[in-house]
Amino acid sequence: MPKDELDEACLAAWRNFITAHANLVDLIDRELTAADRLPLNWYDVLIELVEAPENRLRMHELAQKVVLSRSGLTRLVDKLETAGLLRRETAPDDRRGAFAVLTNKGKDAVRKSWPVYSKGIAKYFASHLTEGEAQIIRDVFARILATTQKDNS
Amino acid sequence: MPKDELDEACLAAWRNFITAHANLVDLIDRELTAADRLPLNWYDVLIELVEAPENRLRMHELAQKVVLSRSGLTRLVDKLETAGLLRRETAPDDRRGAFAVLTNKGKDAVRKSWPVYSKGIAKYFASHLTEGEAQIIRDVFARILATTQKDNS
DNA sequence: ATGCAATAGTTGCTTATACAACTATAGAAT
DNA sequence: ATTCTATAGTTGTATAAGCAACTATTGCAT
Repeated sequence: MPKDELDEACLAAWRNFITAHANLVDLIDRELTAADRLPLNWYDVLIELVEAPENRLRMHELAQKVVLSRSGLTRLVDKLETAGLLRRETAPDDRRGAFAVLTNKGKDAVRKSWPVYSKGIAKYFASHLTEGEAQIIRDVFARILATTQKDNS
Repeated sequence: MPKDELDEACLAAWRNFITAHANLVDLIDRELTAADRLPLNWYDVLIELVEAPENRLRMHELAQKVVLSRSGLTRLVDKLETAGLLRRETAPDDRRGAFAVLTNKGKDAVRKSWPVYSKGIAKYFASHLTEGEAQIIRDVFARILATTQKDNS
């Protein structure tokens, strides 16, 4: 049963969360661009492939993971494929389907982008957190994700 | 001196934060649209005016508050003005400048949207927080904002 | 006073992303 | 087996937002 009244702390938490997010993403994406590295949304796609078994995911799984519409992902994957960072492979067991598969070039681009990215996260985000606060934020947003994630059962 | 290494908790916190944000905004914006209320970005602009002295802000202040480029804000304010939710007024003491001023219709639209919006925040966000966690999130993101906000001194 | 650099806001253009419609395939119901 | 519905991915089209360039004004420096 969701409570329906918001107290001061929750509302302020929400508003700071939203605004901080916008600032953080903007700032870090600029640093990546300035350093001639992958834009944040490209990185997000590729890191999912890095972590996926065999470095491959079906298009719809990938779309869900990076919170993009199917059409949005199609276009983004088009660009990544043109850039040689991944390739599409048809699914052997489902002739509708396609896999996005990480290439070595893609792996390399992720590796090169990570130092810039991690520095940004550290400087603008992590440096403001104690160990305990980091755990709380991790856990809170994990709970939220469990609720808001499109069901995958 | 920002530390440069990210521990597991910080990185997981970051990633959950980013993904949860995308899901939350998407979900709540849909509920607002479904209920025939203000889209989230319209609401964000208007709520700043609600809270501003005399319900008015200069365009560049407003742009900064809602984390939008100046041109982005110009376009958004165009739409809000066309919809009658705010009006532009020229600044008497700076002939380059313009104020965005909330109208009664705008005030009303905010009032009507708030129940839907707050219900969304409560259901998808606040219900997952204890009182203490809400305070921590509020404070952490306030610290981050203080760093990342474009300087306004 | 004059000129120069900075600021405010808008506009042209490009890019990112969503929705709806479409094709192809899969899987379930009979 | 046939048909019906759901799913996978792509494409046409519309909207949102950023950057760079532009105009108008301000205010500082000399």
